[in-house]
Amino acid sequence: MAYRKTPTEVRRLAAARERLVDSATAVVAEVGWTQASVTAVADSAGIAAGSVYQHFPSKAALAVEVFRRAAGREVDVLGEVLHHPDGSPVERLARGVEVFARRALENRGLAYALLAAPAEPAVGAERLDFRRRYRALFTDVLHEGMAAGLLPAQNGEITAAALTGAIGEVLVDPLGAHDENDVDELLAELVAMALRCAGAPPETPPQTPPDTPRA
Amino acid sequence: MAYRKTPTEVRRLAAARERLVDSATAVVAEVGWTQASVTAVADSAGIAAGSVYQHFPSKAALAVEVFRRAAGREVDVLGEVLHHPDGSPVERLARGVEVFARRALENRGLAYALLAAPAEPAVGAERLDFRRRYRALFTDVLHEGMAAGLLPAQNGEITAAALTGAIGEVLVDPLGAHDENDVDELLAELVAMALRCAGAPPETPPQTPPDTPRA
DNA sequence: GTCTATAGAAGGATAGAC
DNA sequence: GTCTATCCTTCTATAGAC
Repeated sequence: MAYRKTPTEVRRLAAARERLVDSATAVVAEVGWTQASVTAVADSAGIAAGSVYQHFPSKAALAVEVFRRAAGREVDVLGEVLHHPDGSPVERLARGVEVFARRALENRGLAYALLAAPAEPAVGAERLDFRRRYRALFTDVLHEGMAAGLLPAQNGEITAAALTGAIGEVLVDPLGAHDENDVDELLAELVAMALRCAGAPPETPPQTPPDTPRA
Repeated sequence: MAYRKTPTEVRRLAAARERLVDSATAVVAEVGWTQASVTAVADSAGIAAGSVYQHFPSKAALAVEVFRRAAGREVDVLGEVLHHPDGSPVERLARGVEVFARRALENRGLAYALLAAPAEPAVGAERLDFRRRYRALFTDVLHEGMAAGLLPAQNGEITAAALTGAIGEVLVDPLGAHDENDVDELLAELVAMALRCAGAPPETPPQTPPDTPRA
């Protein structure tokens, strides 16, 4: 090691840290927070257990970083779908819910860890913070939908919180189950529930003739 | 003490344990899980810190007991309201949501601890278990509503999970805020959201004249 | 006299203050 | 970086019930 870190050293350290976070994420996705011991994570990253503490002051700090990275990706994806320039607010809401749920079901272990798995209080605090971000994203789209006359008058923040909680809770059981029975049906039901929750009329109303071609 | 515990002793011990659980519940409601130290709880119960371990093998076990008692009361109350002999399934659902939320808002500290506050993994596992019970209660009422033709066809278990998650998440922020601004409006919005989520038509449709006095 | 719940202090670990 | 304070837990002596 050098007295003053060279750019090469800095990059090498950052890369090692990245590998550590990635490995820890993989371990958490596979065995959950409680089973993800420091030694298991270090083994997965190919370093000694003690070396973990060169990059993070505690196991909890590493867990928080793992959570932030993974949850941040989902917030980004959901934000992009919800704020996409094309489509009505209601269409974007439906698509956002579907994309979020599909991604969760494609990486069940990680999604379960992020959404529901019992974890130390530091991770729990992070969970609360990220749920706030999901609520903010939904709030925007709901307000757009109300402004466009597509959604009935409602308290957007309350419905946004409801959607956040509802989607997470609906996914808990399917994420726990290891068999993928009827993912498409689940997604359809979930999206339908979300649209009902927001007050969007059913897409194909049986009684009313579709005289308005552009909903 | 005696070779064999007398009934008096057994009762005295059970009472001491009850006092401990009650005191711990009060402390948790006031300062949260993380700040509820063994010494603080023991002081509140009027016993020494070490004596806690005569009743519970660990702090986590006491925390789990506190959670079970408090959450169990709410499950019981919700179950009674949802399964009440009077009223349509939709009316009972609305009333259940309102009662649940009102009780939470009347004991904010405890409700926050039960619903959202970061806690040790043992309590987190208990949370998952109790959410399953809430879902089961809602599932029954939703199926009743569908059978009675009051709710559209839907996957009852998914909507029940959605309601469970939605109600909890909506309450998180109001429970954290210490000022009680517009509890009635919050309750009205929450109930309206829950009914939308279940697919119940709005209670006072603007077009249709209210020719049916008893809904 | 014997046994056990309790109180109080000590132990080991950890987090925060300086 | 060190040091203190506090945390959970264990241990020991006491006191009270049989």
